[in-house]
Amino acid sequence: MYSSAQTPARRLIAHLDMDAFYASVELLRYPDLRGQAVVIGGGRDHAPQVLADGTRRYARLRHYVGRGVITTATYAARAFAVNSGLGLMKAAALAPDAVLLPVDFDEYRKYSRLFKAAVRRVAPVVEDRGIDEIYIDLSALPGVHDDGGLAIGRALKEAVLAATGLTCSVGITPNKLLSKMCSEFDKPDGLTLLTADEIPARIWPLPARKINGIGPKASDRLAAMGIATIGDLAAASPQRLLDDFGKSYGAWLHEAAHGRDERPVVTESEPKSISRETTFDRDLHAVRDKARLTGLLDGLCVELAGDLARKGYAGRTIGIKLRFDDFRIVTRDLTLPAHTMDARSIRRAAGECLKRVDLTRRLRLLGVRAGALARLADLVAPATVAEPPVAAEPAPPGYAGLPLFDTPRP
DNA sequence: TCTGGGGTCCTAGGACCC
DNA sequence: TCTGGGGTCCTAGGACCC
Repeated sequence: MYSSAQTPARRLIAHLDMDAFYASVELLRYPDLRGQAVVIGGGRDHAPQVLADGTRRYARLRHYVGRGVITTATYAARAFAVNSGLGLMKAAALAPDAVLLPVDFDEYRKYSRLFKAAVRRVAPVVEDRGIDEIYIDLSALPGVHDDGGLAIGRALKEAVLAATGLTCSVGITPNKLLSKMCSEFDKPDGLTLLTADEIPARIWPLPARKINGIGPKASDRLAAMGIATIGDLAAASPQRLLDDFGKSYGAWLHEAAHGRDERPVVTESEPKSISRETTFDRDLHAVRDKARLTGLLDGLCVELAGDLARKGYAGRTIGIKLRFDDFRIVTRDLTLPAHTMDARSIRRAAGECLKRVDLTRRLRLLGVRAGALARLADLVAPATVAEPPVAAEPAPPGYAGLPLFDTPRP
């Protein structure tokens, strides 16, 4: 971030978004699939089979059974209205012949590191926004203001392509909010520049939902007020927005509609929570499936402890998350006297949390979370870190049997 | 054939302290 | 004792994002 003395009068912020990232990485591995409808998602049981003659046989969407959703679809697949978030079973009805590949996060993380490193060599002030997108503050780069960022934008795209073989889409505007919208304008392989005076012509006609931060709920409420486009929102009375959406969100809606956003590009941040969750193959009941649920919870706690250890954090607030068969979500958490990264301590706390939940309904998902994180290195008394490195084993004897999922409480 | 997994931030009430 | 105000921590839920 800048000190005020260095803050350039004008900002130029880029948003860079990888095109159909997971799917594009898969196409690097399986170039024979290029141009075909391919979707990524589901479990691990549908990896391509290599036949005796060396050819590959891919799983087809029509054979999928389960509760997975599409993580990413190639542009060819999107032609069938098959998109991220869609259940794979539903997708199969739309595009039965589409190829189905399992997610491989290790591979995507590898390409994520590659493209981010390539970007940093061109422009070092980068904010991570997940595995496949970043913001970049171009303001201080030599000559960037001469052409509104066009040359740098091209250089970024070339650097990413050279480093990964993948295309991306870039928006360059005075702030993050506008850049995020603009990177979508010309996807895939796009480059869009926009200045503040173009907001009425190019931003206001868009649906309000296109603003990053206006989701399905807010968008529905706006629609009910007769506000469909960003222009409608910009024209809405600020007082009305304050009345309907509260001080903070209401004021933000007004600012966002006018394309105003002063948020800095933040290059460093610490995680606030680390969690693990899993959706079951079928809904489970606290009593009838007690053993299975207990085993799953044990496993999640061990995985979470492993994540904490690997990343070098300990948590002081341990929480659970349940999703019932009706999709209702319940969370409970418990703040401990000291930070922990120990699977058994996490498991014990999770067990305490579970006792406070009505477990009459069947469960669909179970999760465990560690919050109030501290870096291991920053913990004053190492003794507060319960057990040193966590056993990577599922459950030591006498541990898996902790009483859990007892009788449902009315 | 309904709807994954990993996050962030905000709100709001109650406890507790000064 | 009463009233009251501010601040922080804890907990639960919800919206939103990738």
